[in-house]
Amino acid sequence: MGESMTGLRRSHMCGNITEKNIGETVTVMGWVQRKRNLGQLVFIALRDNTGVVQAAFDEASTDKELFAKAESVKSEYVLAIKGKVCERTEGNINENMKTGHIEIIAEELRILSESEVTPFQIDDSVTVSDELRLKYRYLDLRRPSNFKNIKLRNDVAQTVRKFLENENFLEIETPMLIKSTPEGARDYLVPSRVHPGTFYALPQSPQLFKQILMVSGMDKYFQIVKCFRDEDLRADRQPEFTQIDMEMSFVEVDDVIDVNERLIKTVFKENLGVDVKTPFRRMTYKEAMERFGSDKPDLRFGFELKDISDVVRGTDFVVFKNALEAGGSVRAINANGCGSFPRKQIDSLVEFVKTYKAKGLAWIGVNEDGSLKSQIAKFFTPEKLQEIVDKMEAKPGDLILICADKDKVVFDALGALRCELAKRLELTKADEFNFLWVTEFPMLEWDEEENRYVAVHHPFTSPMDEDIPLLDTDPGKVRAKAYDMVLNGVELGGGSIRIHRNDIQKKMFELLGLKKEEAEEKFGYLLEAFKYGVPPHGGLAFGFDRMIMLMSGATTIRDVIAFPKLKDASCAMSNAPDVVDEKQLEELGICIKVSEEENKED
RNA sequence: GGCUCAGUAGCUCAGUUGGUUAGAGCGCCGGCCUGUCACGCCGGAGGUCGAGGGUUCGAGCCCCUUCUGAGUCGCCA
Repeated sequence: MGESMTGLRRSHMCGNITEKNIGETVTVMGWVQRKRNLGQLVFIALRDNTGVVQAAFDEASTDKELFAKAESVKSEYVLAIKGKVCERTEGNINENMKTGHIEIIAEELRILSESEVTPFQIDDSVTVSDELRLKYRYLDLRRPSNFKNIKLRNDVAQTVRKFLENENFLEIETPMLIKSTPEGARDYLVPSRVHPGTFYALPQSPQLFKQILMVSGMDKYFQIVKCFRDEDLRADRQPEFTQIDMEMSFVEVDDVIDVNERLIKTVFKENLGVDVKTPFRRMTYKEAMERFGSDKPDLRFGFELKDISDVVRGTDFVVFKNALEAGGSVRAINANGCGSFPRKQIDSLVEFVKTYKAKGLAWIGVNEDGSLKSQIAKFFTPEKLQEIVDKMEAKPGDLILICADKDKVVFDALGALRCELAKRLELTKADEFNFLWVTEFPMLEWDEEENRYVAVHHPFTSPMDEDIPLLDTDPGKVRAKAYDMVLNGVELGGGSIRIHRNDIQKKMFELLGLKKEEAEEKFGYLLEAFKYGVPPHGGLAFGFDRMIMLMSGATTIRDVIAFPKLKDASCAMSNAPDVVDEKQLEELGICIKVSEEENKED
C-alpha cells in the first residue's frame, strides 16, 4: 500500500535545508531514519542521500488525522512531508546534525511506501556481516558511508574523464565479446548460439584492442572499463573489476609516467583536497626487491631488508650454510623497538613467515644494556653475533629477524613480515598517501613447472633498448620498459611501452616457446595489424576499484563496488551463477557433465 | 586445493573448569510520556547455540565429519 505523490513535488533534498530556508514551505521525500513518539509530539527523521532532516508533528496544532498518520509511521517507510522550515529554539538544537538548527513543522504527510522491518538497521553505527550486507545490498547502500563511497567513485570517474579529455584522449569502447587468449588468467567464456561449439571470452583487459586503436591512428585512447578474470577472490580482487585503461602513441616511459602523475595529482586534489607531490619517487624492481622484498613496497614505514650473507658465510649454523650453498641468501630486517616482544609474539612471527614457504626465522634481540638474546646464539661466536648486530645497525631495544633460503622465499617472507610488523605496531595511517613508481621489471621469468620462460607483464612488452642484445645471450636478465604505480603497498596500476618492431616481437615469441603458427593462432589479428604501420606506443591501466578503496580508506574493494561478489564469486543478492534451462543449453549445443559425486546423490 | 579465524535471538556479541530454566545491547510488539534527536520509562515476544555424529550421568563448551562466511598461500600474462 502506498499513497500517490500527485500534487506534491520535491522542493529540497533533506540534507540541504539550512537556516536560509527558514520561513519557506518545503516538500521533502525520503526514508524514515527514525521516529520518536513523545505522546503528544512526534518527530520523524527523514533521510535521502544528502542527509537527514527532522519533521515535527504537534498534536495540539495539527489535525487529528495527520497526527495519527505520523504516529503510524515506521522505520524505512518512504514519505513525502510538506511543511514550514522553522528555526529550532535554543536548547533544542542538535549540533551533530547538518540540519540540526532547523526543523520542518509538518503540514502534510503522505506515506508513499511502507516497509517491512529490515533485516538490519540502516545505520553506520551498526556492524553487519558481509554476507547479509550483500544479500540486501540495496539496504546496505542506504547507509551514508556506503553512499559516500559510491559518490566518490562517481566523482573520481568524472575527474578522470575531464582530465583525459583535456589531454586529447578519446574515450573508446572496446568489445566485451572477444576471442579467448589462454595466456595469463582464466577467461570467462560465453557460448555462441550462432556458431555452436564455439565461445567468446570476456576480456581480462582491452589490451590487444587498445594497441590496435593505436595502429588506427586514434593517438590517445582511454576507457573506464569492466574486466573479467576467473580466478580466486581476495579483499582487493573481484572477478569483475574496473580499470582506467589508456594507451598513447609516439611515447616513451617518461611520457606515460608524466601524464599519469598529473592525473593522480588532479584526482587527489579535486576529490580529497590532498596535495600529492610530483614527480613520484622511482625505484627499480631490483632495488624494491632487495630493500623491501616486494615489487609493491609500502614506503610508509622502514624495516628495510639487508643482505648479511657475507657476514655469516663460513659459520657453522647449518640453516644459513645450506641456504648459501644452494645459491640463496641470508637477509634480515631490524624491527626497531621490538626487542621487548615476548617470546610468544616472536613465535607467532615465525609462524607467519612459514606461510611464505620460509622454514623459519632466526632472531637476535638487543637488550637495554646492550647484551644479546637469541635462539641461535650457540651457533655463533659472540664476536660474530655482534658483527650481525653492527651490520643491522641494531640498538638496545631492537629485534633482528633473519631469514635464510632461496632469494624468492627470503624476499617473500621478509617483504610480508615488514608489513605484518607495521600492522601490529599500527605504523600506517590510511590517509597518508605514499606513491612510487617501480620500473625496469624483468621481461621474462623462468617457469619451473612449464620449463620455459613466461612473460612477467605480457608478450608485447618492449625490452629496454640497452638490454636487447641480452635477448640472445641471457634472456632472464632482460629488463622491460614496464612500470607499476604503487600506493601504500598496493599495485594501483601498471603498464609498459609495447613492442612495435617485428623482429623483436618474433624473438619474444621464440623465447616464450611460441611457434609461429601458435602466435598466429593466438594473436594473429594483432600481428596482421602491425604489418601496416604501427606507431611506437605504450600505456597503463589503473585498478579503479583499488584507487577508490585507498582514497576512501576502505579495506576491501567490495566497499566501493555497488554490487560486488562474495568470496566464491557468487552474487548473494541475485544468486548468480545459476543453472539454466535445458532448452537454452540445447540451443547452444552444450551438454553438462555431471560429476560422479552428484551422480551418487541422484 | 592448503592454512587460519568466525558461526549462540532479526542485528552485533558475551557465555568462566563440561553442571539448574542460555544472557546483554540494539531492533521488534504493547503501554505511558509535549521538545526528542542513538529520546526516556514500564511490560512482552523472540533460540534446532550452523548441521550431523561421538565422548560423558550431563555438551553452547571436548572430539570427528560437514556446511556457510571472511582473511591468506597457491592462482591472478
